[in-house]
Amino acid sequence: MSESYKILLVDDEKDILEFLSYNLKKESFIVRTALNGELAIEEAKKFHPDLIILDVMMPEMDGITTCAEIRKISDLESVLILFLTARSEEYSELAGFDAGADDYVTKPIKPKLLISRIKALLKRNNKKEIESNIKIADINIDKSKHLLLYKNEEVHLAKKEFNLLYYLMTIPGRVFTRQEIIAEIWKDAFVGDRTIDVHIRKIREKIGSHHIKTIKGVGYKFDI
Amino acid sequence: MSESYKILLVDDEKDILEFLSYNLKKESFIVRTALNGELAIEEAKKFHPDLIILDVMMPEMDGITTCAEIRKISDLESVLILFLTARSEEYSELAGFDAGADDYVTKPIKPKLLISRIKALLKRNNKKEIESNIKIADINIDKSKHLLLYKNEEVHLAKKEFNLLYYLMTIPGRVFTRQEIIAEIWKDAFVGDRTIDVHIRKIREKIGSHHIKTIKGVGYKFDI
DNA sequence: CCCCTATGTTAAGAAATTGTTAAGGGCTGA
DNA sequence: TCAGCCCTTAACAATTTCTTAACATAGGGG
Repeated sequence: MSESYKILLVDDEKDILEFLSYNLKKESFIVRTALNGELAIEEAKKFHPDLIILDVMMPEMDGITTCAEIRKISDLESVLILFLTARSEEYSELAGFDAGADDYVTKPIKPKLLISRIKALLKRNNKKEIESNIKIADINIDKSKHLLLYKNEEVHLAKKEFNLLYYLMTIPGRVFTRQEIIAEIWKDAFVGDRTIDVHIRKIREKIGSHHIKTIKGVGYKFDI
Repeated sequence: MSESYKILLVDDEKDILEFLSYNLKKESFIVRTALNGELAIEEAKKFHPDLIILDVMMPEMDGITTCAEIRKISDLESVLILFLTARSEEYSELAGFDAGADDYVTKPIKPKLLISRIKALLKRNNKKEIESNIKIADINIDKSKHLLLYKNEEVHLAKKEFNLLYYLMTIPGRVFTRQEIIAEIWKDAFVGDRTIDVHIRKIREKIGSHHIKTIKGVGYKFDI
């Protein structure tokens, strides 16, 4: 693991922050800390961490709420999130996965164990990114670089357009309903479904209209 | 969305196998079991599970060795693997992640927690779709792609036509009354039942009229 | 064979859905 | 601050789909 990954630690207890921070830095991670959920969100926006470690039990905004908020932020929707919680809180874990957690470690924390879990998470995520390139016919898409090649020429797509095209291409031929598309691209934001049409229009303008087919009354699909 | 994921359970204790098997089947997973590592590998080759749950502590071949062996098999290199281990075995967990485990749950096992973890794993990994395809004679229908192949040629059906044909094909040979058809396709909308005839006409225009038979005074049926 | 009813067929207009364009607000970087 | 891009929405156009009505045809029972 030669790259230095960035980790944001969030806990309301300074002692724990220092203890974990020390142990993580020893493993050559780049660490920043936050004392509550709101500060964590602000910090995350600037810091762009690879992983956020969240204590579930915090005053004001708890870890689960914080996690859900983070998932709504467009740059942070795919950041890794790991929860810390007391052993007894089974309920929290269930809710945590729903809120979009990637892993979960119980207190009291054993540093070796935590670091093992962190490395496993980062490793798993790396693999995902490598696999997140899609190449179909004359379209070549590299998600990690946010790059689209059409007939071997670089074409610029705005973020929403890019995510939408990428989503359709994850399963070529399958029809995605507007509901599914909004759930995936806009998460739980409220947006009129005609907005999708406009984005589709713009994508077609850039890569031609033969790939993206409209199934009237159903949705859109990517076809070869 | 009736997911039927396949899970292979591996443990040397029959009690645990039965206990977990019961709980997983209740969640509508398809479960098979194996009593040791060697049997697990054999079973995995045939069964092609989506997830393997491995006990770390087993006589002869332990979970970690089994996991490493499984990862070497070409069809199984990307199967999900989850370890079960006693709380004290921190060492095992570290070695487990190295051997290619995807997650880790400590004994004693809480079924709700385990299932939550399993679902999180499958969700994270999930890109393949459960397809509801029907293939009869020269008709080939793929609902998730909203695609109809007639004699291996793509034929376009409008939404109502598609749903109607799909409905008739769910039980070939059975007669569906107009009432049933309206209830299924139009839900609670008010529509004259002559409308069905027109849609049937259009379907016959596209796939020929020999498949869809009229039972005078009763309804329509799809026949081979 | 005739009558009656159910279904086949066609075309037209209504309804629904999507395509297209442009305007305006928000955000970002020079 | 301002220019420029991104996103969303609204308005109108274009297209497809759906429904209905009207007439044609078939088929069973008397």
